[in-house]
Amino acid sequence: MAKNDISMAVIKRLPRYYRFLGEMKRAGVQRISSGELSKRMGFTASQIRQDLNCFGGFGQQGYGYNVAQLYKEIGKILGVDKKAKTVLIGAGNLGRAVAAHMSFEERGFNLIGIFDKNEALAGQLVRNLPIRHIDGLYDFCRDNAPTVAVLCIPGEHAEVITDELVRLGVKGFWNFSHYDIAAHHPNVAVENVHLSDSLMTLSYYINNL
Amino acid sequence: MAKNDISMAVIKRLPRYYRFLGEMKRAGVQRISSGELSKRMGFTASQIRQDLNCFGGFGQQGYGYNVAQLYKEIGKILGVDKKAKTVLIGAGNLGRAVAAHMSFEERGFNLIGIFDKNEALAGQLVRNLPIRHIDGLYDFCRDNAPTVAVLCIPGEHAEVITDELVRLGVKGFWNFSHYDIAAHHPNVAVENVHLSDSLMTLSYYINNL
DNA sequence: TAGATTGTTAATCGATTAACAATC
DNA sequence: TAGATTGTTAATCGATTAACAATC
Repeated sequence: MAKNDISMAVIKRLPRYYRFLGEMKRAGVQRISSGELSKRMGFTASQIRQDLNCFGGFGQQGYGYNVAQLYKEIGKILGVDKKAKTVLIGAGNLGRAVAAHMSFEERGFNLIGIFDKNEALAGQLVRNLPIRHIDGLYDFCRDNAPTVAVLCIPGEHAEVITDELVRLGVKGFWNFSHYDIAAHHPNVAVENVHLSDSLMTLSYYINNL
Repeated sequence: MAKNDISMAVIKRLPRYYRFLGEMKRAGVQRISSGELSKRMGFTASQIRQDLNCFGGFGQQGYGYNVAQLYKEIGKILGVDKKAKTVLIGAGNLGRAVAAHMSFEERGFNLIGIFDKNEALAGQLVRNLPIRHIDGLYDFCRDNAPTVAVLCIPGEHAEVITDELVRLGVKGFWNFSHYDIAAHHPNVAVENVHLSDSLMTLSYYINNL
């Protein structure tokens, strides 16, 4: 697991490769060339070969790539076979939707606890997990040692919760809040989902078509 | 609204500027220099000046930028003062959360209709809008002429719906599905939100810390 | 005026694309 | 073997950073 020097641009494209290869595999495609992949995915063939070669020579000259093998390799690189113990904080509309909707298990995560500060939600089941009151977070983490947290809470509450989670050993955050975790905890992995930023970007596009 | 040549990298940063300036304005900050903004936002001062200058000289030498004015200007560039009529397709967990949770009005949109193929949901209120059966989409669009659609449906159903919406005059899509709208409709604005890709990116990060 | 800070040009850096020798 | 297609190096392109003259 040495820290490696793959560029962020490449990493962000990996899930897309994984997705397309999965579709092809399910459709029964056995082999694919970078040229054919290029047509389907909208990246240049050159970029595809360059990207895949960051991780090793998965292809074969004169033949192309074996779909099933490449799919498996990229899955391994992404760590989708892992089972990182994960807690979700904030069971409002968004938190419940994320908990119920995402295939955590297929992507390297195991959701083991859902927390909210609202007493009224306590006990309600989401994806077969009871919503727990946030006061129980400390004990739960001490007992279960989750390494990942999904943050579906308003930015105002994120600082306190994040500090505590990091203290309790959480190493990765899927952050739906506007709190800048990376700025405060430089040694932690953070992936931000800023839905409102995305929506404003769309606003720009439609007003500049 | 001439098509202009601002790079995508700059556009994607605008919502972040808007967010930080909004916070500062609310906190009573009147003026800010690119150097000070740099510290707060984590972009270089040089990049900030370069970015803002794409849209005109908002600053003043020796002084910096007026927070309230800059906030307003960026809002105008992003079109947050618009009221693009918007329909949301797919009222499952994710669709309902997006409908209930997002501040469409503060970002240039006006959500006017929610649709789902599930008869059982029909009539249920989300954000004071009744969920309508998808069969009523054609008539609704003919009568109300929405220009934006939020797609919260599985990829398998997206092609048919998207084709119809484009025919009915929809010009922008906020796309939560894995269907590649842009590839099929090149003249339409598309902003993709691929939550599962984002989650897999996090998986990569935590496994390569 | 002197100090500060922008607007803008030039230099650097990184990412994408093109080309082609290696090889299956 | 001949044809195809990769792996990889070199060329191009674009984005970021640095520098500084303009100017408030």
